[in-house]
Amino acid sequence: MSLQTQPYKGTRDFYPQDKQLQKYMFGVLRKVAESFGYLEYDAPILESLEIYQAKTGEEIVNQQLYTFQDKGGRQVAIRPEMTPSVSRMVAAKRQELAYPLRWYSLPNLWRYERPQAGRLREHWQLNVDLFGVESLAADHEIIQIADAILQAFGAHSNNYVIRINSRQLVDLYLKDYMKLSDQQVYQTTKLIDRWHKIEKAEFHQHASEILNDDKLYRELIELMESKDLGTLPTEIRNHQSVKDLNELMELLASSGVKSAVFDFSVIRGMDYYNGIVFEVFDSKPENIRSMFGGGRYDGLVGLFGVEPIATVGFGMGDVTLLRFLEAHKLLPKLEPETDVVVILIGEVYQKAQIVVKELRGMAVNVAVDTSTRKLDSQIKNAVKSGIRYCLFIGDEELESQTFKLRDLQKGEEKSLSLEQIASSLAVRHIQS
RNA sequence: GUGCCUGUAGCUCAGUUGGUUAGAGCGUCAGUUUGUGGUACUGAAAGUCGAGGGUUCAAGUCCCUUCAGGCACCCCA
Repeated sequence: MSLQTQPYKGTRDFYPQDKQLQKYMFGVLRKVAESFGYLEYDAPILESLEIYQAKTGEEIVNQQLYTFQDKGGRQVAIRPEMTPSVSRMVAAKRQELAYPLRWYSLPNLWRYERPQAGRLREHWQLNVDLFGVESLAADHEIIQIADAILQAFGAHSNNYVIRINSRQLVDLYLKDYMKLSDQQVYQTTKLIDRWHKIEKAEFHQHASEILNDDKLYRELIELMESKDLGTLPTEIRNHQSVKDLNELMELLASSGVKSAVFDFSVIRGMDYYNGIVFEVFDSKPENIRSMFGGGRYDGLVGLFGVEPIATVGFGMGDVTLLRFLEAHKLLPKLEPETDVVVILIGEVYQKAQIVVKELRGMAVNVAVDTSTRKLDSQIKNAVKSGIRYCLFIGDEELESQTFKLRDLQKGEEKSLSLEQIASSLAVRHIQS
């Protein structure tokens, strides 16, 4: 039996082309995060199992977490998300860090489940978190960053929708206003979460069964359809969470975030969210699933035995982002990092080294074709690899110190000195 | 974890109601007199038909099991 060449289930190999694309994407993410003053951090891919048990539901820990016991008998988990790790790091230095604390990271994360469109077992996720700001300025800034990222990739505001809700409002509405039982709250929450995934008739049917009250049922439907805070019942319209949402929407509008809407269907699964929550959706109807999201989770740092810290953040996965960029044709054509392939003519391998080394010294990325195959084969190979230029080096060139630089895209060939070659290729680096 | 669909050359796929030695296009490699590519022509390599078992004189084709992939559910970090 021979070994499989496939990568492990639900994972991807990054061939140079894929890796280059990832580098491009991460580059944009880093640039935007840093433009808001965020600093990059990282943490180990392994964490003790208990930091996930402390904060999440049973199912996630039992079924969707990679866990094992190490040789010292410790229960270990491969991180499924970054939030507990960063909370741990902040808690560890709670007293000495300067707030507001703006941090981001690009961790690879693992979850054990059956892969499907846009969801794999390993993915990479931009995490952006703002610690120590209780006011709405934090929620506003985080959503601004999410918006700025999509804009930085060239997306238009109508390519995506940022749906915003408040956990406090959901609680208020279901418990205080509707006066539902715990069981009803749970069922209704799950149903609301599925609003965009199921047919209206199905939603209506389930809602009327759970609520068993015609007035409440119709009000809920109206609230979800309206996407307007003004449709909230007058009894709760002056509650703080509603004021917050109104103010947030106004802040976003005045800072040029055009894609944001209030949407009562946004819940998010994790229990640790305690304030504003948001999710970003592709406006293309064939990509119905949430792309990414986040919100406020003020209680998480406090789980590590220190005074809690107000926190707002979000996570954006590379798989869903890539799907979005592909669907909207927002991926640029990337040229190989290698600038030029040297094609040797005759027995000049050794003599050419001086020239090649000099070019590299002038910041040109040079690969030498060592195959000694016929010239046309070498040229074909260079074309296939996507490299823009090839440089011919033979006895004549070494004698005259002028070399033929061939532009493989245009088919033009020029005889140039090394300095001329280096400066014409340096232009490419500046442009890119 | 549950359900549906799919596995034939590196890739995309043909392959009749089971019937000789499993095909095509693209790609790869080589050549068309070795200092110049994308075209053309010639030739070559390349498949345990996902794997294992069964039915049959005979299985790529039918049955069972299993593995892998895709999609949906569950869940969503």
